[in-house]
Amino acid sequence: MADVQLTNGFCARLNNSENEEDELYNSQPVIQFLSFKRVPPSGGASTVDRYRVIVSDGEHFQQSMLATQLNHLVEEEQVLKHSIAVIEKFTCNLVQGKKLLIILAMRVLKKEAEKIGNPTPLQLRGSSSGPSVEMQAQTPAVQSPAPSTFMNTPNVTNTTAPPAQPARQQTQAGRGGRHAIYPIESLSPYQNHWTIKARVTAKSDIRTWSNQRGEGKLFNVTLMDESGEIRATAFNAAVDEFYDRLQEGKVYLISKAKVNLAKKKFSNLNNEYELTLERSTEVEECPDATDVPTVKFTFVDIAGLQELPKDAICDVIGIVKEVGELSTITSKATNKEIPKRDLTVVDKSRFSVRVTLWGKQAEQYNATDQPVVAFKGAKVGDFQGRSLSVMSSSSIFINPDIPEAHLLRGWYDSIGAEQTYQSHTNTMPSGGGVNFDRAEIRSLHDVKTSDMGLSDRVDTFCSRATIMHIRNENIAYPACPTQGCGKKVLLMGDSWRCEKCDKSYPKPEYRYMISMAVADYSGQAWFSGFNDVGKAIFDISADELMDIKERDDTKFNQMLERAIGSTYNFACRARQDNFNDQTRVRYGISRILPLDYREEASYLANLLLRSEWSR
DNA sequence: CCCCCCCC
Repeated sequence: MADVQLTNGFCARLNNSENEEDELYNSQPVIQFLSFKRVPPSGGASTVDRYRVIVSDGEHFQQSMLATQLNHLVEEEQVLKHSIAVIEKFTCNLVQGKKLLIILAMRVLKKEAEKIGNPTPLQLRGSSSGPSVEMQAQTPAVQSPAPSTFMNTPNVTNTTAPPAQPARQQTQAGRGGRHAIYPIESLSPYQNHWTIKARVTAKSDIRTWSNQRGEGKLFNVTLMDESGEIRATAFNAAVDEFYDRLQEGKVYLISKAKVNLAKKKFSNLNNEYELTLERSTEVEECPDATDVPTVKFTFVDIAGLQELPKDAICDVIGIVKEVGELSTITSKATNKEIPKRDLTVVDKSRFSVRVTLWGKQAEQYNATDQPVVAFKGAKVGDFQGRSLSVMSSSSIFINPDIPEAHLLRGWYDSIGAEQTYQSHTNTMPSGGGVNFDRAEIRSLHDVKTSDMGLSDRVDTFCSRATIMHIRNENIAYPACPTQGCGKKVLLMGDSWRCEKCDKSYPKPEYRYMISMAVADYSGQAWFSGFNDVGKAIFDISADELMDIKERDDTKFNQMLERAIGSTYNFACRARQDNFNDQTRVRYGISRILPLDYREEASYLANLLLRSEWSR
């Protein structure tokens, strides 16, 4: 390869230019990498490790950060110490008075090279002889305050420096021209003068709120480019400004929006930040943009929904077999009436699922001819086994022009229309349809002192509790051995009769009917459970346990003893029971899960991380 | 500044 020239003077220009020069920022300097250091997110905004690097222009060296989309170059060893690269896109942050080069895009010109020249640290204009911009490998002596931990602060002692200002502010505003397009992935609160070119992939209804802090209205859009996605929100006056202008599917140049930390627990998008559209935000449509990707789907088939946890976000494509009427429900939380419409959607997996549309999407849905429909970002629910809810951040595509849709259309029109489809109602474990959600674990004391299960409601809750006692009478009952029946059978002469099946059998199949006392830190309660619960506790069938009971009562009692002291996660249903003029609430187990300590620990670790984020 | 996605 021909020798490459470093862009001498680049570091000096970057650091010494009083007014920012657009030519500098539009240039593509050639530099040499002197070192790479992987730095952790250090408890602030980011969750991704970054690379702190030193670059040289042959004369001076300069501390820099790689934008995370370039991490892979280091990790795949496409760039090494002393590699020479052209920086195709960069920006600059002022961190505690020091310029920090942010490399947004680069191309390696020469991967293996010798160190060129003897670069020295820059002597900064106006700075005392003290700290240089030389980056120390050790932990910074001065940590910048919370949000600035976006990157590790270099080792500087000048703590009286003015707050960080975007480096490019002056000229960009002055010129009034368009800036370079920045990838969404590179947006951060430390860099104000960007423009993104992004497609609106989802747009919510206008929503109003009213709480102790005030009231107002807002809407959200999801913006996407090739680098990633970000959510943008407009409030009040900005709603009037942008609600009609921003249309789903279209591409816009957007600048001068505010970049805030996203609160992770409220967002499914893979972005640390979100945008607030203000009245001064600039939005310009790009009518013919073809360089911004359209929505990409990762479809899961409808049968596969049972593998996903409740609240998972997924993409589904299917045929709308049935369209429900537009109806309204009254939200328990807000007492508001909310329009809704249920669709029954089927696919080649021969499963059907109920998909609920809300608000405007429910009102505006009008396709009655069994179209192909694709959902991006639908939420998995557990109603009747599995259900889907279309969120305001989801998008609906009727007859999208994608291969999956054409295949599905052809299949449905030829054979699919005549098939039968299975619902998830009977396919989920333990039937009852209550899933265990550790975020919803309630203490037994809390459960018993709440109004759960009262006034003929069936309420569900989760509990993590330890078995204290298992009642040994009626631990199992003789049941009909026919698959899926499970009704109690009666001994008639020498055979067992099932009323439901209208059949007699030589032998019953015993099924568990467990009643047990459980306790957690707050108190104790009686839980009851059926066959799955007994099998989970004893690890043998009820037939086998009854056999032991008959032959060896001591061993049977030992087996009961052995189950004491085990802790499980339970999903339960609380239901009122009227018995001898007495009202009490009974707790039925719909799922029982052994503790997985690795998972529990990882859950707790994530909780800590989340509370860190939402501070 | 919202953070709800509801109901059965």
